[in-house]
Amino acid sequence: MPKSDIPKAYEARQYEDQIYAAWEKSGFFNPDNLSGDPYAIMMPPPNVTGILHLGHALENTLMDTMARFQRMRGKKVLLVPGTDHAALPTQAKVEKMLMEQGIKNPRQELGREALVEKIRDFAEQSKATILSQIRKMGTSCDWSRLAYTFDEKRSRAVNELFIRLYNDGLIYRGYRVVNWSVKGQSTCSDDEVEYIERTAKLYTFKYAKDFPIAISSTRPETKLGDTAVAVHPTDERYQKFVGQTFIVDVGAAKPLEIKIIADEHVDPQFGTGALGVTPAHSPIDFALYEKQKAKQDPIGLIPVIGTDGTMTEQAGDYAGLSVEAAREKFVAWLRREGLLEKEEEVRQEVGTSDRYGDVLEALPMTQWWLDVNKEIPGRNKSLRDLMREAVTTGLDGDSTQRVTITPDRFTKLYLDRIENLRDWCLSRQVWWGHRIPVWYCTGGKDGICLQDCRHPIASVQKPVECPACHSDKFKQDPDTLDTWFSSGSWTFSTLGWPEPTKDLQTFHPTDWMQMGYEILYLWLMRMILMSSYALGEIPFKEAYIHGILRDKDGKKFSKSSGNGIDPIEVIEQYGCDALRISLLIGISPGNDSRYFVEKIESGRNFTNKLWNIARFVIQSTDSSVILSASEGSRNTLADRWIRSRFATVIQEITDHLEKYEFSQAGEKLRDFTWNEFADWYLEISKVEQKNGMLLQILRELLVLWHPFMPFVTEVIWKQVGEGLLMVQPWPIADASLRDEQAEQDFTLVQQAITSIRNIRAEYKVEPKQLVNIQIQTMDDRAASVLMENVENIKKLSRVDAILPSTATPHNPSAIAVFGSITIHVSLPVDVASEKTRLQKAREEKQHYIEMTQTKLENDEFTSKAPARVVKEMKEKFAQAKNELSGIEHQMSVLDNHRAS
RNA sequence: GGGCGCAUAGCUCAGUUGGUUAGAGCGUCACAUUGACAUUGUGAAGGUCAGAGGUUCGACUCCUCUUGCGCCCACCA
Repeated sequence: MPKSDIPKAYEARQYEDQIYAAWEKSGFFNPDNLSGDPYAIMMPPPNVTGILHLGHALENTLMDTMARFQRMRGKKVLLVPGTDHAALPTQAKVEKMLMEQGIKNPRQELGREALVEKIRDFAEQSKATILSQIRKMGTSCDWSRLAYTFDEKRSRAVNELFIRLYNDGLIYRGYRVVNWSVKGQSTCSDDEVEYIERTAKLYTFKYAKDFPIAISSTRPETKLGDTAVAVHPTDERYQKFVGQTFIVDVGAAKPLEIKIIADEHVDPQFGTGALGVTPAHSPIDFALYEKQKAKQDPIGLIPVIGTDGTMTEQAGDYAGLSVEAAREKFVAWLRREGLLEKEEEVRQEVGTSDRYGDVLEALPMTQWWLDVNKEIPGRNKSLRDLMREAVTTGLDGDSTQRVTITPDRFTKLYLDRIENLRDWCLSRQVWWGHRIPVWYCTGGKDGICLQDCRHPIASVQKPVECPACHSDKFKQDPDTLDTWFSSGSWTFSTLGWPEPTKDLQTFHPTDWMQMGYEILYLWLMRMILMSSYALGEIPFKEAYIHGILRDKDGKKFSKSSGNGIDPIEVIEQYGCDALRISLLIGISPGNDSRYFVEKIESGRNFTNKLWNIARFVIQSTDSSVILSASEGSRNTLADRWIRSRFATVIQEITDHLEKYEFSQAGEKLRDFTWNEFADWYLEISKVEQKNGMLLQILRELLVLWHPFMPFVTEVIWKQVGEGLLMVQPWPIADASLRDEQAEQDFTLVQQAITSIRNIRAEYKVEPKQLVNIQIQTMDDRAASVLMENVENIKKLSRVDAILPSTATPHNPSAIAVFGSITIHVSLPVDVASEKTRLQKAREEKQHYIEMTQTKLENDEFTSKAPARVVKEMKEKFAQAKNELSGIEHQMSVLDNHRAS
């Protein structure tokens, strides 16, 4: 593009797709084409339940920024893209859609195969959308390694992992109370329960007139399945009943046998101090049931609610009723019988299904579980132990196998959770997902093994024969796996595990993982668990936890609030770079951030600023000079200053990025680019006629900006560099360019210019009108610095002439005082208002001087504070005194003038 | 019931081991529009750092308490 043809405004839309295509074509997204130390980031696979939202845009930006930074630093960077089949969530989503289309019960009406087919179609469609969105976001990921949690390779890993865990005895089938979604007809794990607060009625009643103890419940209908009443062992009111069994008839199929038991966990202060125990429909009560069993003092277990949410046959008079109807009927009966003692409103937390939304029922069922407490054969520790070690000592005490979590407070949350970790319910009754690789022998009558072996065989393929009865008839477990089971293996399944691949050897443990805190328990813990178990390695060295992106009012983005924003639309309108920079600036690790258009506009404006900086540099630079740029023809103060500042900035940006301080890195870089390079150095270059230096800084600036704003920088690079910017080396801060003196001197020049502009503005001097100034100072160095920069000062503050400092101004002038310097601006000043202005300035100075003086006179301060601090304070004190005397001197001049 | 986070300019947020006359972006006000950029430039106004104590020579920063908002966890049925 000829220089003169560079458009005035950067139109992102015109370049982004072609730039992305060029990157892809270059092959540099694939680490096989790079050299250096390996650096791997596995992109959290988005669920194929829909399209990406702004939160994903934030994640992509974080990862891509880090990937590009590391690639430019010479790392062999692997960024793996992928998607998650999201078993239950996706099925829930598709079922909902089908129901909206009029298919009342998709599972019944379509059957397993056809429904799975529908879900697959939907999943493929959203997968395609998601992948194109990831491209639009500029993500420099390796498409040749694209993965899907439900593809062949990942299925292989899932099965292998399951079978290993099963054969190690860590996965087992167990009967216990689970969370059951009636709507979803499936279990879910404790981590997928969402608690909501609501009001409920708490009923206090007795089972029968002659029953000695009253109990309370918000779910009286479940009491049809009660088998015990628990009281505190020391509760004098009830001690005498402990051990007795009462027979009561509450309308259940059979009269209930209620045993009075003692348990420490019962709170004597709450309600009546007695707890009606319903082992089948409360996890707590089920625990009591197990405990009693262990104590050889068993109590019964009567399921009165079925999987369809209605009362079972065991509920007798209530069989077939919904729980709500049963409750009503039961309460009416209590009332009629005069058994109801109290009825009160209470606030309570109920668990709901995070995907189906219905209130979960507690039902006793046989499900597959992962045992986190059992010792792993041959390893002398449990999965829980591994999970703990991974974030504390490192696995087996190996500190190189330790996960660092940023910010650190999440480490504590993680550890607290580990201490309370319970077995993980793995099986789901939905059809979309990895089928549990377990087979049951059906050789005998009624599909039961002839020998009644009850030992299912874990295998991907149908087993050849049953070891017990030698039958070859099997059926596979109908259930599927919790979707997090496959996501848990993501960091190594993506690298080819269980094959001993080169990728696995090269890139695992991966280097960096980012995720929102909302999936800390669901995902981070499972990845650590799986990886530690399967590979004996942590999944990643560093985990960066980010907050949730909210809307401008701080509300979560959600479909129900209707506040969703399509990142692709934002990109179309403002450009990907604008979106990226606005998402990064203003965030801090672990904390939520807000999104609003003004931020995007500000990002877009900056993109355009960078574009115009480049436009100016390109237009004002002879391209032939580019290559010999480094030899400075002249080395003015401005040159030394900008190089010194730039050396500092390069170091700061690098440090910030290494510490994942994206926001601070971006802000500092923007400040330098805009407020120092553009506002000062570029302006001075118009006076001093720069060329090489401008280009040199611009080129390095583009490198620094590239991880944040990959597109615009790459477009500009075409004009000023060779090859692709994305693989240019990251600049190394040259400490020898640091020049404290130049920075101090340049500050004087800036102050001179700024204070003249300030006076011009206050006195409303027309911008076109030039003024004369006079500079007075006793400091020879300052004087010579300013004189060296006379032309810059004249041009940037629109000064016509600088008068000799010895001359006495004939007329009162407006003055600016800084350090040892007083600048007089010749203006027809109004003596009174100038005096007011000076008085205000004087007061401020006096106040500061007083404050400083107090400190300096305090022996404790001078003796205890570090010498550096004291020295700085003294310098500032001296300077303030200087400035004050300048102001006072001028005030007296004004007084004299008025007098004369 | 336990735990965590947040509270700094009108708005959104920085502030890195305690030492600045507390910063930025947006917004506001004034002025500027033929040469990089109005998606701009120049200048200005705007904060007793939620409140109260404490530690310290020195606190936005550390400790305690209080208030308000948000989040997570928990077997008060």
